[in-house]
Amino acid sequence: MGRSPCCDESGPLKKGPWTPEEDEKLLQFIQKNGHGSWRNLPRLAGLKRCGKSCRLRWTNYLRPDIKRGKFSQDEEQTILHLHSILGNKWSAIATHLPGRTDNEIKNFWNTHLKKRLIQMGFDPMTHRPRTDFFDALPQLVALAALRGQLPSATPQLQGAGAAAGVAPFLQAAKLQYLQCLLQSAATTIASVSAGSSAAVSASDVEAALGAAACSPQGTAAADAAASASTADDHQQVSCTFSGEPITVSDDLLLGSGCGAAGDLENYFHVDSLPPLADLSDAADGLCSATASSSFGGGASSPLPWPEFFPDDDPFITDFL
DNA sequence: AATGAAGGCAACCGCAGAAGG
DNA sequence: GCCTTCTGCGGTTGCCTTCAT
Repeated sequence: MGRSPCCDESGPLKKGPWTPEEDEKLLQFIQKNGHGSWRNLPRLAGLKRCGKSCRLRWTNYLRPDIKRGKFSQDEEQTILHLHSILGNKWSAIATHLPGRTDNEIKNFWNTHLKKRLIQMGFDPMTHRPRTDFFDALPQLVALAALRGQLPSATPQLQGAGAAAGVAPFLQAAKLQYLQCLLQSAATTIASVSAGSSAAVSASDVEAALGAAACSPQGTAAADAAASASTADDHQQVSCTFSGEPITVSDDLLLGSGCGAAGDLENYFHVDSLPPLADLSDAADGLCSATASSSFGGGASSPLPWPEFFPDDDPFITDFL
């Protein structure tokens, strides 16, 4: 099955970084003539590059509508959300982010978002809690215990908080949080193995994406489509803090476009932790937390992680 | 100040599918 | 229907910059 290489033209072709002169040539040629056939373009434009290289340079760098610079929070959320639905379909994701290229999004994902999800214990491909989370559990627990015992471990607690004896509260909260994650992971595994994931048709996803692309959050319509498969699964996420259950209904989980994550985040935020009735039990650490959530039904279910784990959330950063 | 490690990004490579003869 | 060519996509690599020691 021979397919001739695209760059078999006579003479040595240049590789590597583009010079400003080459950029100028390419830009001027395309502005004047359009790109037409990429294969012939280098010759016509007087460039010693292969057509593929020219196309890449144009689409990823020279195109006038390219938006450069840091990704905004909205863009970040959109990427995470679309990735949870589409996977590594960078070009498809890019179509919903005007001015961003697939390459740029891919790089951003690989260098930032993917790492962040992994750090948080989530599988970047499925956006679910990682099943190998259990492997890391002993280390996490040991770390949490160690940090709880070190007076200097959490600088932000050394002010008013530490003096007031808040550390044990946090310690207990962290362990309970860990427990909730474990529970949800276990439930997820169970629901997957039970074959509960329902298929969301491609057309549903596309329809949802079409609508989602226009909203700044970019989530509501896609949430609706993705969660449609789980509409019948009335779930509750509940965590017990020293015997007092906190329940989040599916109205919160599915209804707002913000979803469970954001609401849970509120529950677990340091400032809004529910009262811990018995702190002496904190050392035992063993919350009677019960959590159940399928985190959406199918593999295509979106999860708004950024709202769940904001970068600057002191609880999360401290926990990690 | 020097050096090595890590991060970030641009560019390349190879494959798959569409288009055309 | 088959073959070739071209384009687009996703994965990967390699270089440059920044950070840590």
